[in-house]
Amino acid sequence: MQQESGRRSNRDRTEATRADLIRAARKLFTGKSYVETGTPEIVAEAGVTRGALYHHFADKQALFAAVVEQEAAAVAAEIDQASAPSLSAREALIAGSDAYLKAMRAPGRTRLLLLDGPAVLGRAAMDEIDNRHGNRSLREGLIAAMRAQPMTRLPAEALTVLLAAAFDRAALAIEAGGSAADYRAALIALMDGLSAAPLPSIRPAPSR
Amino acid sequence: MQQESGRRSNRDRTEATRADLIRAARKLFTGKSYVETGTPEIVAEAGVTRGALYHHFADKQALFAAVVEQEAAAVAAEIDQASAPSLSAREALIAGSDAYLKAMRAPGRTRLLLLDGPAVLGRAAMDEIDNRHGNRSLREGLIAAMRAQPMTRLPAEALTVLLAAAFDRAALAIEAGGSAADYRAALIALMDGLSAAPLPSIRPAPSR
DNA sequence: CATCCAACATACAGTCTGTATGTAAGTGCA
DNA sequence: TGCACTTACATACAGACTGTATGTTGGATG
Repeated sequence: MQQESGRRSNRDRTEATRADLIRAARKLFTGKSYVETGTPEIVAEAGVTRGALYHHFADKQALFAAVVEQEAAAVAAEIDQASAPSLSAREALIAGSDAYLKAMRAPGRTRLLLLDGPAVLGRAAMDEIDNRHGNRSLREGLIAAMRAQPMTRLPAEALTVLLAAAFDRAALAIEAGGSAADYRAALIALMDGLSAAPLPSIRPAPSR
Repeated sequence: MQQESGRRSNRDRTEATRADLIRAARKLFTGKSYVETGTPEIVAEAGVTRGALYHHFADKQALFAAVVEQEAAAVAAEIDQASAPSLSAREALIAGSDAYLKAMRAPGRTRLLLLDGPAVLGRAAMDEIDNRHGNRSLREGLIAAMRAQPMTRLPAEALTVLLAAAFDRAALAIEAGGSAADYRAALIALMDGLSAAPLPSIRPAPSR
């Protein structure tokens, strides 16, 4: 067995230090913004030195990316956990919406995932993270709901992206004090509209 | 008449210097990100010193806010200019959408207004700016379209906010290489769905 | 024309990021 | 088991940046 004090394997040390750093960074990044949080503060909170930080992460941005990654995974996990398999496509979408909005109420999450994340890592990187963890259930749910309807010949990928953006903005608005019921109703109306409307013909857009 | 060299009134000096700073900052903020752009670089580009900057603006963030403000106004102006008054509500909305997406193709605008803006100034400040310049035509158009339909009893404000978010994301996606036609179709589908669907009854959400 | 104030320029203090260097502890191999 | 090598840090340093304080010049003003 292991001695409880010294005598830790290198792998264990790495894992523990990285976890400490991410935990400390998460706490601070959710309290203040990314720019307002300095690495000296982070390492103080984590109980290590800046040397450890720059040994495990390429730079401050990489540490931030790790925090975002973990947080996105946490949100996805909460949503998956809330999904009951026995629902209709529409019910499942609504359940997923509620789970998402609830998950985003965790303090600081909107700043981390919706404000600083895109600005610091870029939209492309955030899209990649979103597509890896979350958004999967939303896209699948949408496609299922649309497939249930006969005539909707619409770009599913674009619709998914736009609806995800609406979800994000709803989370921000609710956190800012907006009516959760209103935003919920608006989101559902947007989704319902997709599978119901017999669309009028659309002329192509002017190219530029 | 004015001598072309010296002999400028104080008001003129202020106006010119502020304009130079905003112009230089805009150029750099759209090229790199807010954090990557330093005030020494900005004042060099503007041909003044940092003293002038901090005389006219409280801090770097205030200068950024001025740039965002001006850019939002420019976008709104482009949209207003493109709107023909003789269209139906739906046609007007589509024309506005096209004008918005076209306006957002100006290089760096998405970063300025959609990425760095919210992160640096906060969502609340960006909402205030959006509501002052742009978004007005979108909200009015939406309300008009919804009023044309009898039974849509939906929170107009929330719907406007969510649709605006979808527009923003569409602009980002298109800039990232997404199909403009797809996103245009998806946006129109979202809007059309609102005024067409006889909504199924919705149960209230669990409070938390 | 003398005073005052706005519009800057210059100098400085503090902080931050990233890197380079040093050290102790773990790991692999003969 | 002992030794070479590498990993996991800590410390020290260089450069840059932000905001402020101070100085200076040229309009405005009575």
